Amino acid sequence: MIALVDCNNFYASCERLFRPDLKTKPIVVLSNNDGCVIARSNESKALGIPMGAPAHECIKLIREHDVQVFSSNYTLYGDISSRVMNVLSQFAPDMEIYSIDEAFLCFDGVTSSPEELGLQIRQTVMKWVGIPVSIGFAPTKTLAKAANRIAKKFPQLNNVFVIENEQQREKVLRWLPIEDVWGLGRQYSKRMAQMQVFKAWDFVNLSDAYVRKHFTVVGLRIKNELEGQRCFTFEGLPPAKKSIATTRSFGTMLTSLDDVKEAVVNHAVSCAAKLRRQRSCAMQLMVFIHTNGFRTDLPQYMRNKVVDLPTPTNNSSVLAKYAAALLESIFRDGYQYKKAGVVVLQLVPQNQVQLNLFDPLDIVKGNRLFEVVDKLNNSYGTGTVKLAAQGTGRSWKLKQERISKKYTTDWGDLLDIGK
DNA sequence: TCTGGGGTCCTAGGACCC
DNA sequence: TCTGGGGTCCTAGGACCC
Repeated sequence: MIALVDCNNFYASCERLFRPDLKTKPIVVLSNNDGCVIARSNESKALGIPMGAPAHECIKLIREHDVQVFSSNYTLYGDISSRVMNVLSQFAPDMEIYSIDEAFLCFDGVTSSPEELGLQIRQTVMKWVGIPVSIGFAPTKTLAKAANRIAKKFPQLNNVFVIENEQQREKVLRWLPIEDVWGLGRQYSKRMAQMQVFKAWDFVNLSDAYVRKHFTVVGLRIKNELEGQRCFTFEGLPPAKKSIATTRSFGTMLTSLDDVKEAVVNHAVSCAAKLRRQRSCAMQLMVFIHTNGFRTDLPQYMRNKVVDLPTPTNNSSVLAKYAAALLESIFRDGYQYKKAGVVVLQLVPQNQVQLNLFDPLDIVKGNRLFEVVDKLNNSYGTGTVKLAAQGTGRSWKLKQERISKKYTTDWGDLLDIGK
């Protein structure tokens, strides 16, 4: 058996954790720059606020129903997530953290009743962390996803649902809309509809060859998983990332090279820190910039460029230097830029880097320097120690007008229960 | 006025080689 | 009227996920 544990309305639940006064109030959490709705409490869903909707389109509903609005606070969500995962890890011999709010647990060979196990997990996470979760049990990941959806959907199930036998599997597939199958998105669902495939059950009744032809091996694997045959393996340890990116929209549109460069240098420094955290070095670096695609009234420009690095590196100054140079080569005056990003590619483990004899930088010295930088920034907050070129962020910083406190990761923001 | 960010995998097609 | 064939590697683009 595989279980998929998924936190209910995770970001909204995190915001509620330290604001018990909001327990039954509608909550929404916005994306970076306070742009789109990316999480909703059940009350907000009931009001009809759509997922992904631009915030400015929801202003009326928000005002009318006194919806509580939060900027996203990833420091808080990341910390709550690791607490949830920590509790989950105590229940199963093997766990795969799938996303910030989801984990697969492997119960192969475990004989306890899944229903009881599920309820116990749910109660423990609620008691120890305070986050509500839903749990679906099934023989494959894709079916566990489906079971999880049912656990969430029908309140009488207490957020736990198990697919154990053929009859249950058939019943679930006959109910499950095709667009809700894990791995089948909008485009595929549209094509399915043209083929008169509306439920997961219709899909599994197509022939393997037909599915392979129209939906590639990706579709075929999903079909086999729905039939109870495992195609997606269980990843106990997360595989090292193959690329790492830091990309942001600016709070306001930027026109000067200096302002954009400051942002790009900061993104490069952030990529370098992420590389060091995973103990990798990058062999390539890419920078991209673009104007605001929604503003069709303004001239548009988008460009990206990749550079091969002479020696694989995770050194902040080196990556910042290359990023700045790439930016200069693609930047054009006369446009209003909305977004910039840095991506590091072709990652290799740090301890396998072949030193290039002709590289002038003293690599060992650089490594020690940034070990210290990471330690300081981890203890005292990102940005405590910076390169001069990182600047002040005055021009390009995110808009975050409704950010909550770092309740669990900053001494200054600890909840005061003394009064 | 306002529209997120960070990833993975697969395929088709072109370049290149023998 | 004719213009090989097969293999590998790389990249861009499209699909998906949360």
